[in-house]
Formats: sequence, C-alpha cells, structure tokens
Amino acid sequence: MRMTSHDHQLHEGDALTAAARDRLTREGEQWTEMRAAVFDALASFDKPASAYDVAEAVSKAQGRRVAANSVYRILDLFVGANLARRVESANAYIANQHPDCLHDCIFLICDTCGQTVHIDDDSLSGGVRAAAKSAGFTAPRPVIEVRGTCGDCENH
Amino acid sequence: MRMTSHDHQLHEGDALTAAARDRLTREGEQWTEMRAAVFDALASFDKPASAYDVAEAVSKAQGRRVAANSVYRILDLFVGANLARRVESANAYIANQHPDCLHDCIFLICDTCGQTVHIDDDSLSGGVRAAAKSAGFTAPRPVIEVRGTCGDCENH
DNA sequence: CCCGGCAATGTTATGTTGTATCTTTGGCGA
DNA sequence: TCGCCAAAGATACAACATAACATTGCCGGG
Repeated sequence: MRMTSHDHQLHEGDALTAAARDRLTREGEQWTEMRAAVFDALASFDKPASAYDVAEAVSKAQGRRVAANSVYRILDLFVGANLARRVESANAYIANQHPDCLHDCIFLICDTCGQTVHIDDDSLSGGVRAAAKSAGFTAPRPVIEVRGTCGDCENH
Repeated sequence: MRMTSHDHQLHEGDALTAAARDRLTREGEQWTEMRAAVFDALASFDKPASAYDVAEAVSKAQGRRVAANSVYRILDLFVGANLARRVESANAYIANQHPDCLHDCIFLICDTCGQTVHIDDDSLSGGVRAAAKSAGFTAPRPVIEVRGTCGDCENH
C-alpha cells in the first residue's frame, strides 16, 4: 500500500544513485567517488545500517580500510541534503528513496527482524509540528518512529 | 497550556517518589534503596539525563562509586514499569511525572539548552499507532519526539 | 609555472553509550 | 542451617560518535 498522498518518483539502483547525485550537486556539494561509494553502500542495505556497517561495506568494496569518521561526515552531509535519513531509535541510517521530495517521514521498525518501512503522512507529521509550534518551539524537526513487530515476523 | 485531554495527578518531590514506589511495588517489584536512589537522581535533573549522568549523581549522593550497568538495569526496569521514559533521540532518560497513567507521549527537546517538555496528545499518537497498524505492525510503541528551539532560547 | 587557499579525506586518539559475564550479598522459606 | 533466588557489584568489552591534526589534490591569482 502506498501511504503517500501524492506521486513520488521512487528510485532504485542506478536511477536512485543518479537522483542522489543530482540532488547533492544542486546543493552546491561535490559528488565524489567516496560519497558515491558511501551512498551505494548505504542503499545496498535492506534495513537501517549503522555508520560502522557502512564503513565496513565501503571498505570491502574499495579493498582498503575506510575509517568510521569519514563515513560519519558523509552521512551527516547526506542527511542534511535529504539523501539519507537517520533512524534515531536505531542509531542507524537509511537511504532516502526520493531525495527530491522533502517530507517529515515516519519509520516503522520491526524489533524482530529490523526491517524498516518508511511512510509519509503529512497530516500526522503536520499535527506533531503544530503541537510543537503551539508549545513555543521553532524550527521543529519531528522524529516519528514506531517500534513493533512486522507482519512477516508476527506470522512466524 | 495543558495538552492532556483528562486530569492527571502530577507529582513532584516526595509525592512523585511515593507514586513511583507504589507503582513499582504494584508491579511486583521491590523498591530498594538503590532503586530509590536512582529514581531520586533521575527526578532531580531538569532535563533528560544519560545513564552515566545518573550513575554519577547516584555515586555522589551515596559517597561511593556506582557502576553504569547497575543504573542501566534499573532504568530499564523503570521504563518497563512506566516510572521513566527513554528519549531516543538524546540517548537519555527522564522521570515520568505521572507513573500511574499510561500514555504514548511526545517530547519536545530544545537543541540549544536541552530543556525537554513532555506533552500527551492521544489523537496524534493514536494516529501514528493507526498508521503502524494499517501497515501490518503489531505491538506498536510510538516514538514521537521533536527537536527544535524552545521559546526561551529563541528570544536569546 | 607555482604557490596559497580550500574542500575532502585520512589518521589517530579519545569520548560516550550500552551489554555481557561472572561474582557477591542478603533475604527467606524448607 | 542450607539452598535458592533476586539484586547489585566488578570487570571487561562492544558499539556508537567526535576531536584534532595531517595529507592530498584541485583551482585561481600572481
């Protein structure tokens, strides 16, 4: 089921990488080999990956040791540019499938298998933003995640 | 402004400690000196405290070194018994002002000063739960937090 | 051409958060 | 008294994150 209320360009594989590159360059940032490698590594995971997971994947792909802090720098950049999201309750990161589209998003994370699905529901996130605003908070950045058990794990 | 839709018994000081003790014992758990010390330490903070912060506060209060893992055990117990909440986006814990009352709660955390306000809005959290349920997730535990700037920090 | 500046990345070290494992203590009932 | 068990202590380590400084390579002004 699609939870979004409008049409997205959902990318995958090369198209996703291309969309990410375009987005980042439009931000005035460089699309370097290292950044491409980090993005590919991140996108290759089917669930949120820690910075260290990504560092290991990049190291393997490059045949050399890549330090965690380089990966952190790039992941932070990606999060800032909407190429990736941080899953706060998992201390992990996940590639954004539609980097061109700005959303507060909601993650559903299975405590059993780690699978994470991403939904956009602007009315929910808007409500959270509104609650924050009415409490005097500015520049709100909602963090909406749900821990639970996914359908697959529930059915053994 | 009160965001709750019903009346709470909001506790503080000794009354809060007493409410916490009652709640925990009704769960069939013991209210030990150590647990009381951890709860008092946690409640004495005016913003979310890391387990290590709490360990340090307890150590000072007891005049002896208390190890972090003991504090973690007790904080986990508290979270399970609704005496405390974990603030996922801050890797920290905060005492629950009304341990008798079960809510999905929403935290607003100031990125500048760390002040955290806690609101209950069952319609928002209900919407998040409903979204999770319709995606096939069971036993949902919403994590709803907002990072931003509080009114005080906004006005310099 | 070369050299000064700058962004990106590398290197190393360290700080912070969270668990695992095993031991010790103390209460309590058989 | 003995054996059990929950609680807490001690120690070690794993996992996550950042700090500080060095190196590389590109690019524009002289």
